Amino acid sequence: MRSAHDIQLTSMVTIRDVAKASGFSSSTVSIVLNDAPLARYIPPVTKTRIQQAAKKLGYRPNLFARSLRGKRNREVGVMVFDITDPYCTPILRGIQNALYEGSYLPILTDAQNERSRFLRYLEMLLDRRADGLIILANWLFVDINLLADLERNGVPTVMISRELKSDSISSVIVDNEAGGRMAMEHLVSLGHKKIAVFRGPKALGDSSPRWRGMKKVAQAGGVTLDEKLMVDLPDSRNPLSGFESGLYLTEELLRQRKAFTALIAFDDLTAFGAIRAFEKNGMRVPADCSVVGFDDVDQAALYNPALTTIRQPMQGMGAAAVSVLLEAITVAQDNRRITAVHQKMMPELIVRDSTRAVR
Amino acid sequence: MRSAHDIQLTSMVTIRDVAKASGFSSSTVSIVLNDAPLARYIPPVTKTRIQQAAKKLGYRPNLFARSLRGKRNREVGVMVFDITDPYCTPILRGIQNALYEGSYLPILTDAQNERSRFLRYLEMLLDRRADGLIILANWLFVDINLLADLERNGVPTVMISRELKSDSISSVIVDNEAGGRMAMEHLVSLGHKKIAVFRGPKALGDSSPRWRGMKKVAQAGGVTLDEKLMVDLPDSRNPLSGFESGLYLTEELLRQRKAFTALIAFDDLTAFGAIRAFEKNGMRVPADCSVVGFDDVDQAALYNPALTTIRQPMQGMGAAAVSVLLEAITVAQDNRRITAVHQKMMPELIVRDSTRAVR
DNA sequence: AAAGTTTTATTAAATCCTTTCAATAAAGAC
DNA sequence: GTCTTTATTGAAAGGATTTAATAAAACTTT
Repeated sequence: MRSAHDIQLTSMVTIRDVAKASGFSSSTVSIVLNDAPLARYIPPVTKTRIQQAAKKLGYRPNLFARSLRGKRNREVGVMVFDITDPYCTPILRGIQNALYEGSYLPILTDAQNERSRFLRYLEMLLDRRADGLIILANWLFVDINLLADLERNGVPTVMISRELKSDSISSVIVDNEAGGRMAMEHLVSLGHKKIAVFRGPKALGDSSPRWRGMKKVAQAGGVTLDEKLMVDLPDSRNPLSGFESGLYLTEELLRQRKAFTALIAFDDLTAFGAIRAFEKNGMRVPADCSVVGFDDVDQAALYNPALTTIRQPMQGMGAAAVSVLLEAITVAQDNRRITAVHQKMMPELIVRDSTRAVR
Repeated sequence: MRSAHDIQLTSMVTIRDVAKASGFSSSTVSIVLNDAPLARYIPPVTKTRIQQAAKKLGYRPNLFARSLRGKRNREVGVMVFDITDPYCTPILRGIQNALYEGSYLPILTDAQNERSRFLRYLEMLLDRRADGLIILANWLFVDINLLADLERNGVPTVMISRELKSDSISSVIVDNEAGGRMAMEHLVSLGHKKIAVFRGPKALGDSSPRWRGMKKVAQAGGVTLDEKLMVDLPDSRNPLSGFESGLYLTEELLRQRKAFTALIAFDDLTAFGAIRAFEKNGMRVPADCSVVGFDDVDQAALYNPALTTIRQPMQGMGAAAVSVLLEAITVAQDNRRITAVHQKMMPELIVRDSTRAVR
């Protein structure tokens, strides 16, 4: 009680208290403490006296008052469609970390793949005058109307992991085509000729460029891809369904008795599902079939066997999104026109234990 | 440009605009729109007229101004020690979800296991007058000074996953002893007699109750635990190190050539490491050794083999923390004294494919 | 029916705390 | 004795909530 009360008091220290304690007006205090332009006229003696008073009283400016007056908030809305998706975590880490450097704080919202939640959160964030928005559009969510809603509000916005051509909303994505190439190159270089591919859901923007990359490499390497071994994942908005799909589709493939020595899964979860299917059917990975994933989620390295995969630089993507956003925020603050930036980052092949040379 | 400008304007709608449009004073508007006590004297006609005006203009109250005047913010600080820890994700989901119901927004901070970051974030959150704090003390972080820092600030606070006896900070934890019992009971019921145990790090509060639970059950079941098969995990603040430790310690154990048919790992990550070690040494799980984890992180069900484990009700814990917190917040708002609540939740045995009856 | 009370309906003004513009005053330069 | 430069501050936002006050209407009371 005592201590809580004390804090109540100390935390109530206002700029006027500092003014009184230092013997200057609150204007001067504000100018000094913020190092405003006018501070150049204020002699060092005054400055130190004010600073000391502020320190002694434990003065902490009231951010509501500040934000009310000025226009900035130092909060950024981070909107995730599904926090359960392991793909999110490293990106969040990257965002967090980069925001920390800029003394920004993230407000995290998890739409749980529900459009209505997303909109509600968007509303709440706009009410709070978040300085900017980062949207992590993992897995499906290609609702064009949402984009319009976002463009309308005029708040600096960056979208991660969804290709955009908007000129008001920026984007950061991985180079999917390059990723597709890498996966196929790896298998071809190991001598695989009969390769199965789980392509992504048609509705998902990532799917076709990855597939394009694979096709090109296969062609160049003289490998013909058997259409019977190419499968499209169903559309679904549950990220863990990747596992289920991988499991199911692999068993389907095995049932067809069409021989293949390697499989490129759309993402790591799908790859896990595929591996599970092989094990269930008495086959071993990589002995009987090589498997390549995509993303390199944290589990990939821990999986049994450790998964060969195409790494998305997730932390880097988070950080990149933040730097694009902060730039846009300063531009917006100056009332200059913001021009969207679209950044494409390079993936990387990570070779682990789920692939090996064909016998 | 046009549309952004439009929004700029619409978002600038102030309570005075509504007052003017409706023909009443801003006081009345405020009273009506907030359904304040005085609203009881205001006739329905007036109310609807004001509400309609507000709606037509698209009035959204400025939350800075509101928070400046009133004292509440509707933001809660969620402090995680390591967002990379898969244990966090479901808890975050639970927190998110429960906050959403109460129209609160979480500010997420990730201390990355660094004390200095934690303190910096704490400062930032207090500056922002967060209404409350939820701290997710996963893995190690038993720094008693931090606790003092937290108690001092007088903001309602709930800690998840760290046992506390504080009477100002509430806590939500899993019943570790029950969990330990469940794990051991399961193995004993499968006929295992030679059981290895990876106990948690000594410094971690979870470790000893789990161990206590196991011991009790072993004794009651007539199983003698060989001290040579009991291992303490090293202290470390890297969550993924659980995997490394599990891998390393299992190999050590195998090298000793002390026979055992089952292993209880401290947590799921450790269990994954153990399974990897077995595979590396040509043993299969569960054929050659059963493995039980703890936590039931999302990956556990996807692992190869799917992991038998003790589930912590993580979403539930997150939700429980929120409800304790919101209660504390209202109490604090009324200037009543907050009394800490300490909640212990029941874990659950989840049987999957990593355990089987001893031959 | 007049006077006094209570209830209903509305609002002016104070407050929350900062930041910043415009103004003032003193000192220094020309 | 004017013109700058330096040093400081009063006052005006910024947008909401709430208290105290006012005014009108609705009841009581005698």
